[in-house]
Amino acid sequence: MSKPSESATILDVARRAGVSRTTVSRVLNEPDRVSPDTLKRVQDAAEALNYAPNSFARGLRSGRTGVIALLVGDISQPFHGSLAQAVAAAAEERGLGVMLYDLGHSTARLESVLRKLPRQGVDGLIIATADDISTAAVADAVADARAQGLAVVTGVEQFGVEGIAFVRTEHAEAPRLALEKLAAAGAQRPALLLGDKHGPIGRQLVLGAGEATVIEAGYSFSRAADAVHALSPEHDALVVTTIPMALGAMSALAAIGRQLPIIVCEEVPLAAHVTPAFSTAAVPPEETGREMVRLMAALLDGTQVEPRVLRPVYTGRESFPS
Amino acid sequence: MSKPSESATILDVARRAGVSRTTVSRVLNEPDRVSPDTLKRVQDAAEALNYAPNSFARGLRSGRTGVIALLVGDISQPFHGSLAQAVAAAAEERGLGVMLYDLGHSTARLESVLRKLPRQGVDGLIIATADDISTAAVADAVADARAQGLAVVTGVEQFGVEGIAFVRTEHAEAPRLALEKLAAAGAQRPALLLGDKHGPIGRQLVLGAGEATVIEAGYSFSRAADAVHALSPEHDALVVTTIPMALGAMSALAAIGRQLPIIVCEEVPLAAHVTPAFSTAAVPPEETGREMVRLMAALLDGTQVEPRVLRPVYTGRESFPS
DNA sequence: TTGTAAGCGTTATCAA
DNA sequence: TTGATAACGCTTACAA
Repeated sequence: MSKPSESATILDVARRAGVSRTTVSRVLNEPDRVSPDTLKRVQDAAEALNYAPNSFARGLRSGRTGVIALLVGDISQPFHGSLAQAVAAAAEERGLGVMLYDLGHSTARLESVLRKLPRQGVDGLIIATADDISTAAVADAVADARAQGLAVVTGVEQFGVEGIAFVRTEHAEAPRLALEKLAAAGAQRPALLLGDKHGPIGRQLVLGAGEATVIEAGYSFSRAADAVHALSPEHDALVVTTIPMALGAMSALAAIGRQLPIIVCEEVPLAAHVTPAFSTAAVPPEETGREMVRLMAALLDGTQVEPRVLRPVYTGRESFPS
Repeated sequence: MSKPSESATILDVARRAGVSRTTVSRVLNEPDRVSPDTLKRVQDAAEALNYAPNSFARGLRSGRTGVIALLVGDISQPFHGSLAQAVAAAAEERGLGVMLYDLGHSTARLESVLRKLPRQGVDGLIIATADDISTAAVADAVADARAQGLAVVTGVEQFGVEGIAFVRTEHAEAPRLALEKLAAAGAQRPALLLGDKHGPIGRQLVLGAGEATVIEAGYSFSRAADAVHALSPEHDALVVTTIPMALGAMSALAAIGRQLPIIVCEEVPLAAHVTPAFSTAAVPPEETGREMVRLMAALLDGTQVEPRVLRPVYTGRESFPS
């Protein structure tokens, strides 16, 4: 409709409403401190001019940008996509923008991103990769980012660094839940197929393994497929960490004409879409994403948040119809 | 290592190098116009102070941010994830940051994002959804964004709006290629399962349908599954637009104990990971993403680019072993 | 080749 | 409850 080719500034609004810039600024930032009368006049003027504050000027003055960085292991993978979606949605609810950084699972790249982030104009960063990233170089880069005033949130407890928030998830509960279901259905020798045993998540998953055989397979489709080829024949059920790994396992099993009950520790739309659909024992990415943003928001405005613990839930589907 | 808790400003550098701010600024922006001697002195000072220009101040002054917005239909879907990955990588190569906006396939949301984007501090935006978005309201919002100086790139020709760049893809070639392969292998009655017939891409796909029966199914897993249930029994092969749709089709077929050769018009890692792996006839998302950024970069620095046309390629896998 | 000085649009401090 | 005014850190005429 109306289209001012050049965008209106706070001064334009002030003039139109017959007040000072200060008042306009107040209407935007602390509406309570302004009389209802002027409030309305200013709001009308702003609306009429289609005014929106210039984010640079605001950032320059306040040191805050309303933008956070999301560092993700590999956005082409279903889980990370769902997570990014959740983060973006939750961030938007709080008026935060999200800058996307894909790490391609590389620690070196993570470090270089961390190094330049403080100058990119973001208020904070979310490190959403599950990879084991606790190298000295990365820890140092994170500490630096913190020192430069950036808020840091991770998806899992990662560094010894003070002052970074992380999502608390009962990861061990996922395999435990899955194995329980399998046992109840009569499985005798379940195997737990892990990406890694020693990463921040892997360590926790091992705790939920119980009697099950633990196999470390790497996080990729093909590594998981290889691991399944080497699986001894007496195993009669599988719990697998990620969807790509589970697909690799399925594919390897199909190749040798075998079929096993499978439960996956990752809940994404895709899980329900493959054939057979995967049963899952997992925390939905929406929850994790939402929690990350909640922690970030708290860090940003110095609020206290009570710790919240995320628990995996079981969803039964065809791959293991319990 | 070194960590100045507060970051150094241009003035700090100037003082340390014994020059004026102007000179420091010049060293950064037009190094040629400064004597080799001062150049070095300033650079040393900048290095010593670990100086990096404040992006707000710079943006406020110059109006440019080095950040582009990526608007994507649904980042939780494999194709969009791969595309985002490609865009992020290509953007980074050119020193551009990427802000992520997930549209959830909603036109209303697209419009609201477009409306506020001009004030979010981005230089341009890439609209990467394949949905039909040519409503009057959206077109108006896009025109507005253009008028406010934003560069606009779309994944497919979308609006009548002047001055927006778009990726040229021979979409019709994908079904054509697929149907050709199927015919060569003896398929008599192939069906082409489309998300929509009248959207910007759907229209093109129809052109490549040839003799095949065209079925409009909607873009989701379940809609595609429904469509397949209604498929008449004489059809003996399927060409499907997207992976989620193909999974829906597979699932519906499996449910009635049928199996058909399938070729999908979307090439993502997942295609190779499902069982049976999908043969595809498609332009890899990396190419599309790269091209989008190429167009964006050209728009941003006013360069001319020769139009480049993307062509689908065929990749044979288990779902149709040709 | 270098420096002076005037903004860019906003918010924060003070005073009215 | 409001307003004048001074920053924030940088770029860019215009001068020297």
